[in-house]
Amino acid sequence: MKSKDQNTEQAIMNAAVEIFQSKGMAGARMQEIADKAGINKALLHYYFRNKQMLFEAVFKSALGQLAPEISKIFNADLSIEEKITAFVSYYIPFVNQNRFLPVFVIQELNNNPVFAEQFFSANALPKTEKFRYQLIEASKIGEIRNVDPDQFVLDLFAVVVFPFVGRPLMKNLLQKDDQGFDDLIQGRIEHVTTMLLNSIKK
Amino acid sequence: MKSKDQNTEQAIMNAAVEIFQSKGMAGARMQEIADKAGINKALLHYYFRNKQMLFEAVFKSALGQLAPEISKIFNADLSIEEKITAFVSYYIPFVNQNRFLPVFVIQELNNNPVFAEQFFSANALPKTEKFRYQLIEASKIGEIRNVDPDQFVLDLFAVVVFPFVGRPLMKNLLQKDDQGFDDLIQGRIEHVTTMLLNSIKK
DNA sequence: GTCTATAGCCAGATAGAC
DNA sequence: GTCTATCTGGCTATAGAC
Repeated sequence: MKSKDQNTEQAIMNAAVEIFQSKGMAGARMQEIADKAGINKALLHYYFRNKQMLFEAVFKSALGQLAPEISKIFNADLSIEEKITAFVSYYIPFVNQNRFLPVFVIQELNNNPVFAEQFFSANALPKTEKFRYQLIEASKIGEIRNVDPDQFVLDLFAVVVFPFVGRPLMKNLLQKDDQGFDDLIQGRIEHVTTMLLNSIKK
Repeated sequence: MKSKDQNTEQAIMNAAVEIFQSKGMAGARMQEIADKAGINKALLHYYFRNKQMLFEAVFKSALGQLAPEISKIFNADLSIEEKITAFVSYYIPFVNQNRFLPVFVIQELNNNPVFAEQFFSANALPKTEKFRYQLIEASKIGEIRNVDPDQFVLDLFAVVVFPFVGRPLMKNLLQKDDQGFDDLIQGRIEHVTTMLLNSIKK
């Protein structure tokens, strides 16, 4: 009774994720996605109508993977230190397993400002106010250094995400080979946790 | 006696920078560049032969703007603290004036790994060893906390560059409008300097 | 649901006049 | 050096058979 084959649809999505995430919307080719999925172009259009819709499905699924855990961590009933630790230890390995994901998201948001605007008015990102509120309260009572919570959240995402986004550049700047850079990533959870906690410690 | 008109060449470069940096190599259109430069497609090819070569000229000029000052700062005869301060105060305003530059560089390096490889074997990035060596020495004599210099350089670039690269995402996550995010950028030099110095202070 | 074949368009590149 | 006109290939998308 089903009008779409679940396996085919899944194969298409997997292929599309791979191609779109490594080449971007503009650089991706429907033919290449079809090849990777083991089908032909016509079937691709049968399932997703056109390139834009396939792209949006991939993009939405990409952000859908990133968002829920952010939300869970920042809104949990945890201390500041616990949240920082949880965020860093969860996200660094996750992004390490999905290396193209953050570049893809960032690239498309920057290249298609109109799409970005529409997307965010339809799909809200997780809220981080609770965590930022905790930071304000803690600095009020002198538990941590006086710090702008918005700046600190920026720092948090920066030190976690940037090494993956800027990998080709930083690999070269630090004169590492792939193995050497992977080693650096391995040590990053501990380094980043320590450095973030130190930066707000009194 | 000249075979190329300097003004035309400059007009093309300016237009190409703008289009390539905002849409990327794959998304850019030669027609759009020609229009913006006030000429036609044929002349574009007369000056730069093909799209790839025009792109490479733009890319090289982009990295050429970023590299020299990094080199100057990190190899200067300055203390660790002075280098951090100089780097942050120079680069945040610079990138703020050239917002598309880092996304463009990062995006193209990630989307074209082969090109990236070739590019870096022909054009070396600035060296940061002197700075990293200073960090090692300073932690040996107990002047600063024990810190992996590679990790610290990663942090340095992360906190400086990421807010521009991840702007559309972070703007949304922090629930800012454009003005609010610009204000955050304004306060960033001071915040980042303090936070980096704190993170290595004993 | 899946395929082959092809329409139709658009973009990069060139020919050739001025 | 700059233009108009055009070729050529490639890519999205659809028509239509099975």
